[in-house]
Amino acid sequence: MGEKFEGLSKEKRQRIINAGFEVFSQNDYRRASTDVIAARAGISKGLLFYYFRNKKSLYLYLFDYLKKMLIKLVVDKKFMEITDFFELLEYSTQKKMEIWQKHPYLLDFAMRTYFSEKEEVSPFLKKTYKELEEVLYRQCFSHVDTYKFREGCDPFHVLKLLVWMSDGYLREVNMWGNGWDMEEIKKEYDGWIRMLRREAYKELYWREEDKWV
Amino acid sequence: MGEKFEGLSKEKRQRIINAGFEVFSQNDYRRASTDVIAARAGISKGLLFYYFRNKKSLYLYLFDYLKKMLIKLVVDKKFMEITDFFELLEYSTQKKMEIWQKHPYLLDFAMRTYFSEKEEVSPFLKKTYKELEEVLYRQCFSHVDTYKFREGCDPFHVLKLLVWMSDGYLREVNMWGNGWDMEEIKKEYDGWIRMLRREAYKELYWREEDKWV
DNA sequence: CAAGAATTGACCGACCCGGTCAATGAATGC
DNA sequence: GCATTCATTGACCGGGTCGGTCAATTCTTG
Repeated sequence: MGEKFEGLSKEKRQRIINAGFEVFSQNDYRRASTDVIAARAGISKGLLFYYFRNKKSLYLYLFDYLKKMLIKLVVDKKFMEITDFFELLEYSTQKKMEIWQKHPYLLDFAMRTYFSEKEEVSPFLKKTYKELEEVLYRQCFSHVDTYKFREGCDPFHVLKLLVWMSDGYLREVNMWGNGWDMEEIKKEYDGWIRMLRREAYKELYWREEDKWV
Repeated sequence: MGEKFEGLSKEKRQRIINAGFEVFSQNDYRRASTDVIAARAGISKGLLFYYFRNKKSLYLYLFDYLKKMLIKLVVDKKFMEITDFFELLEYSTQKKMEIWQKHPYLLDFAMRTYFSEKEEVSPFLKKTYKELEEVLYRQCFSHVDTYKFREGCDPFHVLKLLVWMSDGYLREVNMWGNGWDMEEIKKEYDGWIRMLRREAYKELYWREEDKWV
């Protein structure tokens, strides 16, 4: 927000941002304490409030940062060129995975913002997500080959199912997190996607490699 | 826990239990205040602590109550007689739906217990759920016709996917909850199940009504 | 060295909440 | 009708948390 913060060295700014993501990813809004954030960032609390007007503005800054980062990294040129629904999906999933692996706290942070409830900031988050989703969906479906879908199969429903699936998936992994085993996870996930493709697309548009189970 | 509480009239006991479910379903453990619970139940706080040693014991009482209720209502005689995986699934889903509709707070409460984190009671809940899941899964798969599944299709994986799916589903409904529209939801859900059945079972065991999309 | 900017962390006040307890009321037994 | 026990109340306490402040200190720079 303030010019103070933007004027910082990249390293320091990044340290503070990461600290914020870390603490806000491990606690909900109210319980994420500014004391801890400052400590994690290696600065005093006073300084933190020297950069940000208050807790809320820090939080919103981080949320905005996340949003921009995701959009920048996921919706790139290649993204806009893909016209096959499932390829697009695969591409964005892979991109997202890369991000999560590079920034471990980001996933949790994002999920918390998404599922935030009864917090001072919740209404705002909810509104933003609803808008964001609509825009993204519209953008996706505007340049995607919807004609490949079977009669009576709504691409929107398919997407929803997918979101639910990956959601539960992530939760599962997060919860009992037995050290990821990314290979295994990716394989299983891909299997389900393949199934969905066969189910949703007209047979004409199946890929060769999907014909066996 | 105490005999005091058990000696109460059914009506009063139920009032307190419901108040507990309500408040614990709307707030996480720490933020669910005993003041509010007592107020909702129409009794004084002192009395609440007259019945329950402390907050924790009240909470665990409710959790146990939920557990018993679910088991009693879902795993009945008919449940034990169904040997088809998907029929079993449908039956338990339907039963659960009935419960959620009758006791609106129960679903949220259950979900909170399931996803509880960083609370005093979380370790206990986690442990209990892990045990419970194992027992349930074993019991399910012990009397289910696993031979109907395709070669290389793990019933366990299918079940997992289903759990993820319904999870995301419920969240979606809960979150944007535009007044349920149960009919629509059930229809869509059933559609996915049908797809899964075709996918998981050998063709031999498909049902007539599933052959079209 | 002086003026301003950056930085510190002790401190404040507000809020929340579990649990207690002296006091009151209701019920029961004699 | 009195005494004893049980049920019930709600004001109160103490402990904890946490956002935000500010006087004091250190650092930077011209």
